[in-house]
Amino acid sequence: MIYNPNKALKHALKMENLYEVLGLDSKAKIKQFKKGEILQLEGELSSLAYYVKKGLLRSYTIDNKDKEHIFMFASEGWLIADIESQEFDQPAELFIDCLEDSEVVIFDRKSFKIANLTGDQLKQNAHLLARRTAVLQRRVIMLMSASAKERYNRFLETYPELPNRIPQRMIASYLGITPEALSKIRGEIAKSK
Amino acid sequence: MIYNPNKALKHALKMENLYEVLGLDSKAKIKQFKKGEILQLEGELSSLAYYVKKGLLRSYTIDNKDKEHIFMFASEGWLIADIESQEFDQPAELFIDCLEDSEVVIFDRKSFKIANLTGDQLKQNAHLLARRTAVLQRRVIMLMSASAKERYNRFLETYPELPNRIPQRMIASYLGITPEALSKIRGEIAKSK
DNA sequence: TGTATTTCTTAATCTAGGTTAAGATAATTG
DNA sequence: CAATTATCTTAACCTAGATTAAGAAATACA
Repeated sequence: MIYNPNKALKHALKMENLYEVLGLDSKAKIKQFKKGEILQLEGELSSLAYYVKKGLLRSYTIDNKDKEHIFMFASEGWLIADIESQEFDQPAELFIDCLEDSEVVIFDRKSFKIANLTGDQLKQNAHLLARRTAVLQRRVIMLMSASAKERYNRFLETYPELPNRIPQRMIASYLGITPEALSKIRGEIAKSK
Repeated sequence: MIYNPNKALKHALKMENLYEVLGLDSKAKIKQFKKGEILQLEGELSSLAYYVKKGLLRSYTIDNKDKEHIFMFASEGWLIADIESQEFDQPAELFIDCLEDSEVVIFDRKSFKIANLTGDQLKQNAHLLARRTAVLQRRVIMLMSASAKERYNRFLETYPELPNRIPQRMIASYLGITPEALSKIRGEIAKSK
């Protein structure tokens, strides 16, 4: 079997059945949000997590120079939450808002009873967290060792649909570079073809 | 209650009881390693995880320019594994080796039966993974938004004991900068006091 | 204990990507 | 659909950190 990182990644992350895996039904609330609506403000104390049924969310920080840094995008089938703050019972460090009109399942990680899940659900749950860890491992290694152009190419391979749904400056923000730098990189890539 | 990130982080990560949380006993092997021994080579297919009873391990990649990038350190009470590769059933991307003579509990993540754990163990397990995610979230945000000096200061706050146990060039590698850059930063900090 | 090897520092030079600025496209909104 | 607002591009200039090099200090080793 030939190893294809992108296929593996996509397969692993596109969990259509996550809704069931989490055992969500009665307690979870489904809510509609408009593009631009903010689900979570930095500084808030919250233990909520958001499962995206439809649409697109993102989480981001704003640094001391008022610069926005996108931590992640969450499209259909993804889960988004400020794990760091929640795990350490701290006020949120991330904003979470909508990049498209979205349908979101909201549930409370605190009242989430692991003991109530079936063995299979538990295993899938563990995989879910492990997969998030895996994605972050890759991201850290890329940030430490790869150029902006390499990171951009990997982004395109890993999330080929996203560029159609978000402005380029947000890709730049996710990659950790400025919109100008990304524009230059795209110019270079276009020229070299 | 005043929020103290370092205290919170230390408390959360220093899991002396992890050994029990994982339900390790009969199946897990305890092994001794000498400083410099390699537990895992890049390219190997492995589903092993390593729990550090005593000593110090690290994981790292080598990029296409032969440059080493340390992904993490694991001292007493920590768990280390190449989650990304294991989760996607790929050959290891990380080397794992010993920075000190170490005593390590080795267990296989694949044969790890989640269903056999107690409810409490499960919950702690979930927290364990969530905490790893939290640490990586912080690391990504720091890499995207903070200067090398800021990242170094945060490192010292978060892991105050590590600088006594590892050469500076490894701190630099972990921070994503060169040893020369770290040396310069330390010079500046020393001067400004 | 002396020699070799690794580590750390300092300094000169280089470069990827940041900053600033201004014009060109494209998308929203009244 | 006109006008405002956001996005993207290009280019000149700047800076944090990389690279290269060489010496000093510390460690390991024979």
